[in-house]
Amino acid sequence: MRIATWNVNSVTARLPRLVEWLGRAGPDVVCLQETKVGAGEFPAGAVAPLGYAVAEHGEGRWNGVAVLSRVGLADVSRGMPGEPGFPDARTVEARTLAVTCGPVRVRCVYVPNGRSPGDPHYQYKLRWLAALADAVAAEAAASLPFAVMGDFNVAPADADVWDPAAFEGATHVTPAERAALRRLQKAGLRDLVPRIAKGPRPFTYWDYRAGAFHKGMGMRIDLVLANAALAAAVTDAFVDREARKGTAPSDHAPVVVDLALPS
DNA sequence: ATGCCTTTCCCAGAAAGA
Repeated sequence: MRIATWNVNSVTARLPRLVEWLGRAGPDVVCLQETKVGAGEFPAGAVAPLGYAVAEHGEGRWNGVAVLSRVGLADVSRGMPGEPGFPDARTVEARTLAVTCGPVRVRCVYVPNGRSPGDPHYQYKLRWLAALADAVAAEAAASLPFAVMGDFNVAPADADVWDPAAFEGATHVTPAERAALRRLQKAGLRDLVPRIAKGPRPFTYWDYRAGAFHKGMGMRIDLVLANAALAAAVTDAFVDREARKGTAPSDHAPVVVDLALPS
């Protein structure tokens, strides 16, 4: 079976590209981030003809996550235990949901951006990642194949950005963010690094401006973190760069993982 | 890249993204 994650930067704006990509790539399970539609507003009717059921967690203008599956949807869990909000606990955002799809369980995540290391949003990001580590510990230890996948807004290593010098003083590369990511992985989750397609690293995000995509100025911030049962079944992992080309693309490309599991 | 694009709110420009 084939699973994937893609930050679409508005499912409304990206719907033609999403439908085209579903038809071309044929994933069985897709985690989407930044859907930017409210609860119940996901265009499920546009993906139903392709065989996909939708579990969505949305709030409106910002954020929003969804899981599309054509191999079943069960045990939908929106949000996570102990999830912090921004600016405070009264305003928890739509950033994660977990779903069981046939033989696998996936947790779709859209980690807070952090804005800048001195910003309250950065502390929120670290708190959110800490809560995520606690929330997935039990699922990661299970015998059921499980993955936390989505837009982590953290580049795991310096090699995961096009120019480390350009990120001095910026978020996504700080030691605290990377430590939070490592703590999450300590639950037994392995970073399924996609194979190289072009350039030195399998980047997943490129800024819209200044031709960043064509200049190779990217980052690897969209990750699939898999438990042992899922990692053992991986036959391929790659970035679908075609989805970043052409008319009106998202600024992220999908990460696709193939598994030797019955779908 | 100190947001040079894009999307949302909704019709003007601010907020947010990474």
